[in-house]
Amino acid sequence: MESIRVKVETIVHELFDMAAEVTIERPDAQFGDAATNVALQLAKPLGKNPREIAEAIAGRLRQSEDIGGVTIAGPGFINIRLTDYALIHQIYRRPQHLYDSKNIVFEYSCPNAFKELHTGHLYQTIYGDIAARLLLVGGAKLHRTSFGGDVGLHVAKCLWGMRQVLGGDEPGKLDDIAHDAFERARWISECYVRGAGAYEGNAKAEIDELNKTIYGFHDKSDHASSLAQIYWTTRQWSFDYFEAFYKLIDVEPMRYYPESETAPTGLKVVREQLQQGKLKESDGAVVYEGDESKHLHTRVFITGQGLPTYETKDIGVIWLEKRDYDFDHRYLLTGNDQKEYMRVVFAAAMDFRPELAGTMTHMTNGTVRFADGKKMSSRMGNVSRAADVIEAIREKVAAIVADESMRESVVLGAVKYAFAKYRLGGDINFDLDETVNLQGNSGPYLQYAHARARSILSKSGESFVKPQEIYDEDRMLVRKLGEYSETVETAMHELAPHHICNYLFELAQEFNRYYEKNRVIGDEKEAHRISLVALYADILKAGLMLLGIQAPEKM
RNA sequence: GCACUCGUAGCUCAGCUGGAUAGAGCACUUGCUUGCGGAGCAAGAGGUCGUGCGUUCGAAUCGCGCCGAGUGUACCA
Repeated sequence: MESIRVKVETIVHELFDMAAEVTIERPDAQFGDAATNVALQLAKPLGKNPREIAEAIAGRLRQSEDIGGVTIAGPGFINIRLTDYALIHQIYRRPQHLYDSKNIVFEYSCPNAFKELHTGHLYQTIYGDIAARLLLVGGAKLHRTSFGGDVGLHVAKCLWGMRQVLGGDEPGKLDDIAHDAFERARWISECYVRGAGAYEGNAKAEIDELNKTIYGFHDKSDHASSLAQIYWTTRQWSFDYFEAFYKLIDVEPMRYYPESETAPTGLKVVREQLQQGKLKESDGAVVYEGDESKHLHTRVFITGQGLPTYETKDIGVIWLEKRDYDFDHRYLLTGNDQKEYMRVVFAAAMDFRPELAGTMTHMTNGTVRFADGKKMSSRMGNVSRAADVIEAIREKVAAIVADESMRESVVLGAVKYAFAKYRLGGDINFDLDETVNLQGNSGPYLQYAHARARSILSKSGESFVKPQEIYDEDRMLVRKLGEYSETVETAMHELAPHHICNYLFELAQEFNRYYEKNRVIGDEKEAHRISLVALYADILKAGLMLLGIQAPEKM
C-alpha cells in the first residue's frame, strides 16, 4: 500500500505539479484491492472534473507492473486491483519501525504499596504491557516504570491496623501470618480496613502522628525500631506481591519508583522553582498558579503543613526518570480522572524545564464496570480485586477446556483480549461470560482458531512453499493476510491494540469461510493450500504474541 | 458556573486526519450437520449514527447551539 501511495503522489506531482496528500484505502472487495479519492480532492483546486482527473491518473497507474487493473467508479474513485505477485508480496511485508532507537519511558500500572491490586490495575497493567510491546516491536529502547505510595496516610492507617492485629509492635509475629505473597497482601489489606475504620473513629490523631513517624523511617534510615521493622518487612511483602501478580498474569515487570524516593527529589525541585518565582506561596501552601485562558487549575504542591502533595511527587518521578533514562519520550497511562490534574503537572514540569516540551504524553483509561456485578459479588465477595477476577475466569475456563495444562494460557488469553479489544479512553464493560465465550470475538476463540490451523498442518504431508499464484477462491483470504503489517503499524502508531484484535478476528472469520468451501487435505491443490494455512497460522500467532497472548498448538 | 470525556442495531463495541449501500460479536429467526477440529458456514431481521443548525460536490466523522451521562475544578491520590 505504501508503494501505491508513493506512486500516486508521484503521478499527481508529474501530471499537475501539485503535492497532494494521498490516502490509500482498503475498499469493499467488489471495488478492488486498493482505492484512492485524490481525484475528488484535486477537483476543486484544479478546477477540473474529478472523473477526468481520475482517468489521467488511472492511465499512468495502468503502466505499473504491480497493478492488475484500474477502474474509475462513482464520482471519481480510483479503484486498483493488484497483481497476484503484489498481493502475495504484501503478506511478507514487515511492519515499519516507527520508534526506531527512540529512548522511551512508559509508566503504567502504578499500584500503591500496602494495598491490593484492583480491576482498574488489572486493566491498566494489561493494556500498558501490550502498548509497551508495541513500542518494543516498533524498535524503541523501552523502559517500563511504575510509581506508587509507600508512605502517606493510607500506610499509616494500615500500620495502625497491624499493631492491633499483632497485639503491639511485634515484628517477630509477622512470621506466623502467611508465606504466600497473595495471602500476605490480603492480610495487609485487612489491617488497612481496620485502620481506616479507626481513623473515622477516635484514632485520627494517633494515625496522623504515625504518618509522620513513617516518613521518619525514611528520613532517618530507621530499620531498627520494632515498628520500623514491621514497616520495612510488610513494605517488602507488597513489592513481592506486585511481582507475584505480574508473573501470574504474565506481563513484564517495571522499575518501581516509590513515593518515598520521588518526594525528596520533587521537594528539592519545587523549592528551587519557588525561588525562581515559578511557584507562589498562598495561604501558607506552595502552589502552581493555573492559567485560566488555558483552563489550567491552580494546584497545591506543598501543603500548609510543609508536606509534599502528589503533584510534587509526580514532578519527582519525572525528574528521576529523566535522570535514570534520559528519555526522548515519556508515556504515562493513568485513569481518566487524572486528566485535568496531569495537565497542570505537565504544564508545571515544562515551565520548570522547557526542554521537556513535547516529550510527554498522557494517556488515560476509563473505569471497569462489571456487566454481571451482582452475580460476581455474591459469589466472590470483593468483586473489584484483580486476583478474584482471574480466579472467576479460571473457574469458567475449567468448565470448557479439558486439558489442564492448557487452561492457564486460555485464562490469560481471555482476560488480556477482553481488555485489549476496547479503544482506550471510555469506561469498559467487563462481561465475564463474553470474555470466555468461545463463540465470537474473544481470546479463546482466536486461540482455538490457531490450534485448529496447526492441527490441519500437522495432518498434511506437504511442507510449506511460498505461494506463487492466487486462485479465485484464495483472493479474499490472501488480501486479508496482507493487511497484517499495516494493521500493526496503525496499532503501533496510536498505541491502540484494539486494531489488532479486530483484525485477527476478521482474519479468522475470513479463514473459516475459506476453509468451509475449500478442502485442504487430499485436494489436488493441497500443497498450495497448506501454505496458505501456514501463513494464516503464523500471522495469527504473531498477532496474539503482540497482545501478550500465547497461541497454543492444541486446545 | 467553567473545563474535559462520552452518546452508533435490543445488549457490548468498531468505524471518527470527511467520501461509494453505516460494520462486527452476543441475543433472535431459518437453513447447512454421518465434519481436513461445526468452538464453524450461509441467509434473515434489527439503525432518523442523542438532537437542531451550519461548512462541503459529499458529514457518524468537522464547527456551533441544545438535551442526556460521567469526570475534574488548591492543601487526597
